[in-house]
Amino acid sequence: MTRAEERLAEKGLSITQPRVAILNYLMEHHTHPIVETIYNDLKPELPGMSLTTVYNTVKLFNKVGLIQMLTIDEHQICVDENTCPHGHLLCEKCGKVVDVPIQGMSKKKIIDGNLIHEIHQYYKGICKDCLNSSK
Amino acid sequence: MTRAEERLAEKGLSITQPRVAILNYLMEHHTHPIVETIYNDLKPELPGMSLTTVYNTVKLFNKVGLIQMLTIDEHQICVDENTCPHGHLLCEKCGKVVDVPIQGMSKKKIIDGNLIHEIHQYYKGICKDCLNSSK
DNA sequence: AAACTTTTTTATAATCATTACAAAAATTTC
DNA sequence: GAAATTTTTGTAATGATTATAAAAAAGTTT
Repeated sequence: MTRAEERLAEKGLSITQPRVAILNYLMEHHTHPIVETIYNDLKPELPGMSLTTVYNTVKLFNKVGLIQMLTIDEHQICVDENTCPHGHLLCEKCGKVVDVPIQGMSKKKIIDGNLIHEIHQYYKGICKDCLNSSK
Repeated sequence: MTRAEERLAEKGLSITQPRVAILNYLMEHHTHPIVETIYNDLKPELPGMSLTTVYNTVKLFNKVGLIQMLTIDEHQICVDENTCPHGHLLCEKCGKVVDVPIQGMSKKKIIDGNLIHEIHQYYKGICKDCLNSSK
């Protein structure tokens, strides 16, 4: 059993080709891909897989907590396999989403009377790489 | 000159009927409306105004810093006239976006080598009102 | 303030990410 | 391994947002 298969099993999900391929892809690519990128990149490996399946699978993985869906980019949803608390920066220059160490975010379950399930810390700005390359 | 007109002038924007109406609406409704809600609610007052104008105006206001556009809801953009730092919670039950006091977010301009322009702190969970009403 | 220039708005059509749906395929159960 | 269930596919639909060009409004000049 591969690591991806183990992780699917842990969540009580049945192990299918698309699920294993998508989870493997996400475990290997920490680039916060959009659904279409996952679909295109997996095409050579799984030519028969449909875009709908990637959407469904990503949603399923999100629901069971295998991944996070990021709404940092108003135009499309990005997928992040790293579910440990960390922030994200959307670079206004290159458009990439990069990880940022989380800044003093509380782990409270109740804030101001509201029950908290999920936390997202988003930044917009210029990423390290773009700053350096423009010097 | 009304307060809304003053604020437009401060940003160097010309004062037009739609801009005044939209800004006034946002100053009076801290409900994080989506564009279509703004459009529908202003229809009686400005029957001729088009949806496109609301989209354009909101984008313009966002660019000059009069408002914030929130991407907390993956399905649509919410508009927030309060540009002071605060977080937002999307209630999984009633779907409303409510203000949440910001949790120890740094005001750093540089984080981990990246230049920060904008900060968004989003939560998903159950809002105070829904928690209380289900008791 | 009429004439001209620039900016803003309108109305419509286009785009494009995401979802709905029903049939086909794969997987699980018995 | 056949029946039941779940998953996937393929296509079409949805719906938020944007593009575009013409019309209207606002700002400028004389």
